[in-house]
Amino acid sequence: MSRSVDTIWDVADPAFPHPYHHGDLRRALIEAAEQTIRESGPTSLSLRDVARRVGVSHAAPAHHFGDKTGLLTAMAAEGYRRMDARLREAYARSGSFLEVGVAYVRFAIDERPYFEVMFRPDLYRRDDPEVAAALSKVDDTVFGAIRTMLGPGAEDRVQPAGVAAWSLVHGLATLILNGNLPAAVAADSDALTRSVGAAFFRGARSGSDVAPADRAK
Amino acid sequence: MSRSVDTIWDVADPAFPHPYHHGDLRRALIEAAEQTIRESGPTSLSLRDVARRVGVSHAAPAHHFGDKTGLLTAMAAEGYRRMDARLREAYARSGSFLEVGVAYVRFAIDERPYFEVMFRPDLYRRDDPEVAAALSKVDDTVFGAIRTMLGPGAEDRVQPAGVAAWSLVHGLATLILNGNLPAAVAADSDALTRSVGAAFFRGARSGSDVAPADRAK
DNA sequence: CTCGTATCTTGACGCCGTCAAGATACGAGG
DNA sequence: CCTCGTATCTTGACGGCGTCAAGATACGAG
Repeated sequence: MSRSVDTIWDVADPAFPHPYHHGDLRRALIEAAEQTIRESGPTSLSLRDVARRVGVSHAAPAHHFGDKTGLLTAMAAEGYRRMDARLREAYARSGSFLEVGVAYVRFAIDERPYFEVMFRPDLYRRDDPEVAAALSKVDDTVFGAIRTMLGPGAEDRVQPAGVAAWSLVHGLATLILNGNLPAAVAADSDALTRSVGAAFFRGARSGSDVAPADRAK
Repeated sequence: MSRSVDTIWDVADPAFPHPYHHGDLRRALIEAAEQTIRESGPTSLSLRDVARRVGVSHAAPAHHFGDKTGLLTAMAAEGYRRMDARLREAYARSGSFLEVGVAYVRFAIDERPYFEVMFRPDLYRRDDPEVAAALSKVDDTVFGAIRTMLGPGAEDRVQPAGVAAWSLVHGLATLILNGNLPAAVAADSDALTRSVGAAFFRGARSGSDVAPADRAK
């Protein structure tokens, strides 16, 4: 939230010993973890390595996060907040539910470290209040968009449609991240999501996707 | 494939010391790993724990699999073989591509340990020949079914339809496994897959899903 | 029966997460 | 300005982990 102090201590430099108090160690640790995960996945994440990158002792992270799970829980919460911001922005910009799906896949790719943690529940505490709060905001965003798309009097179709749409974009995102799709296909992920999504929406409801033009409806 | 020797040495019993040669240690290790992963996920899998369960020394697995990655690579290959058998059976039984999707989700749930390893490429060696062979057989099965469903003269739609269908069922499977869906919704996974899939197929092609009746076409 | 070899064990190494105890520095209250 | 409580970080230790090297054991071809 606040400005980062990392402009001063962004890299561990043995020649310039750090002050005893880092300044914003908590944030620095999360950013270092993000970087590490981006390089080699969340499985091989090591608290000692993260501490080393930031230039603090191996036990420093424990004070802020309790344990490894705590660090990843903080990352998951931050990830859900970022995802919500992305989806909200996409919907506000386009008024199209399909574009929310495109933003979902984009988020998975751009913010891969967060996405990978968020959907690996064995890595963090899902009942953490910060996680739960951020998660429910995402829920509000998505289901709000679905309700608007389906229009009034279709409340019974909201949940099935939500599950189906979520499955589609989530599956696409994970298949892309896992390298299961041919490189040529996965390259243009936005176009891929739109084509896959458009085919789906044709079936999910009768009528075309909500275009910016008919938002006023 | 062959009968298991585990009927003799299925549990590590300190009172009955094992013979120096286990008999079919390789298979026993994989089965123990499957059990461990079913209990607590693939991340926390430990070679030493697996060895302990089978009743051999901590370094015994290395001889058969090289390292931890080797064990998981063997599991991934076995997983793809089992998946192919399941999908093939479902298609042969029903003649419906939708039912292949249902079988996909069922496999993810029933054979969860294998599924989780298969789609976590950082855990194993995807270029392993056994893995590649099993994977391409799954490809043949799925795309064969898609081609039949779409009928002749629709070759250009095969790949997009395949990506979309795969995304849908894969996303649904992972969301169920990760506990992202309300328990009530996820409970009847077969019905859920059929409802989600039916909505999708309505859009993916004009016409109804391929029923057993028109297989002869 | 012998011996090469596949199989498994033993012991060691460094890295890991975690805990307990100590060192350091910030900042509120005098 | 000084003091001191407390938040922050360090140091050291412990057991568990994956992996490697060297040794023990048993199968089976000849």
